Amino acid sequence: MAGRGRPRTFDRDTALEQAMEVFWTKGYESTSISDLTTAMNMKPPSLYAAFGDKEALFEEVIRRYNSQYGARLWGDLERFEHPKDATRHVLMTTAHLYTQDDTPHGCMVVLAAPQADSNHANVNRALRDLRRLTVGNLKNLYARAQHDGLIPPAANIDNMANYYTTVQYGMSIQARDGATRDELIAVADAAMATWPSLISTT
Amino acid sequence: MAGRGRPRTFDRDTALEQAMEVFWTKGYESTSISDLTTAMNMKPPSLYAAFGDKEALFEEVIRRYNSQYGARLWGDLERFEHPKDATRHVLMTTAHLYTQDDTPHGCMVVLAAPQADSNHANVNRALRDLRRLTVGNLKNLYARAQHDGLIPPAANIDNMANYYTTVQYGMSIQARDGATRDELIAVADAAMATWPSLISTT
DNA sequence: CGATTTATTTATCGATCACTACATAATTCA
DNA sequence: TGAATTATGTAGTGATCGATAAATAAATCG
Repeated sequence: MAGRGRPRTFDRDTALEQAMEVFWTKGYESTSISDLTTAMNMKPPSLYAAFGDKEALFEEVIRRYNSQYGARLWGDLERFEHPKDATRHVLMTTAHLYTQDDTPHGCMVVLAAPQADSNHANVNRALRDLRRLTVGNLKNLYARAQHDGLIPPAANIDNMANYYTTVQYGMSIQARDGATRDELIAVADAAMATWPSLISTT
Repeated sequence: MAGRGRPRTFDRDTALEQAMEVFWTKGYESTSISDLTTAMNMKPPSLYAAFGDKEALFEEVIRRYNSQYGARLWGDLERFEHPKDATRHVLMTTAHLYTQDDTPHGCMVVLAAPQADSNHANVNRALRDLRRLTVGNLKNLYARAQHDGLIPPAANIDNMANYYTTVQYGMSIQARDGATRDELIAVADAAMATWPSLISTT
């Protein structure tokens, strides 16, 4: 299992975790290779040998981010019988995750590079595609529920998914601006109060 | 009125408008002086003489942005008798403004530099303070309405303001990701449907 | 007119950017 | 052990960053 040449002096997962924290706090563009090598405790050649260039490292970071935090949000929604409970779980978990003390506040996918066009279009596009997955998750959830009769046929499930996604996106900005966990929970509660009117004809 | 020396060859307001479009599209950091001088059709020394450095130019741009677009949102809310109508006006105007074809989509104050900490902390802070003004506007609106008896004393107006602000923030991300005007209007409608439950005890 | 003032153009500045050539160190394989 | 392989540290690369010095151009003032 151990390779042939000189072994690494750092743990790859730990280094990725350290890189994630920097990207999450400063965003993609404001994070320099120097910031990264400092946080990851290695010199540039080691970083490039292990992760490719800055963009490849970032892509690996967001893959890791998604499997770590996305899973907390979307991983076990099928255990909820009703889509309303699943949606509440998503929003409440969001309020919790976005205000954790041991990570930067807000969602990295929303905050790291929201520019329409920058000098790093690949990164902007990758993050946008990840965000669209979020809406897709909700639409799938609601489509299944509608098929199962838990949401009336007349309900506009696209609007529902767009609405809850919008609230979740907004919570990222709020969290970054210093909103407390309780404040985000209150926002989530308010959003959930809309449910009855959403599932009636729109 | 005309000064003493050689007159400017550009219109200051036009140049600011051109700078705004670049900052709005690419964000603060990704916008280079070179991007700006190209868009503003001038050489660096002219830019620096007329506007100071990049940060001062950006600050002037967001002041202009705020007086142009902020006014459309918050300028004449007193013409609405009921705070619910004022809130609907804000969200509907937001849906309209964020999807205009002759400007970048979404709000520059939300999208230009949402990093928690970057190499331009002044800019991050200035934008965050502007965003907090938004919540403040809503809180003032609701406080007056509560005093006038249009919102029950038991209602939690801080939660209300946080909630509608969150929806508006989220609409910026949605607009940037390609949401249509109709989709944002549907989101605004959904958010307004929450009103009755918000003004009952929370 | 000449003196003064301000703006524009040209041609940069030092700093930092992402990234790498090169020599050396540490491991495995034969 | 020596050859091969991989990682690390030193010391840079050219490009671009934000910002500017110096010369020139265009206006007003006396």
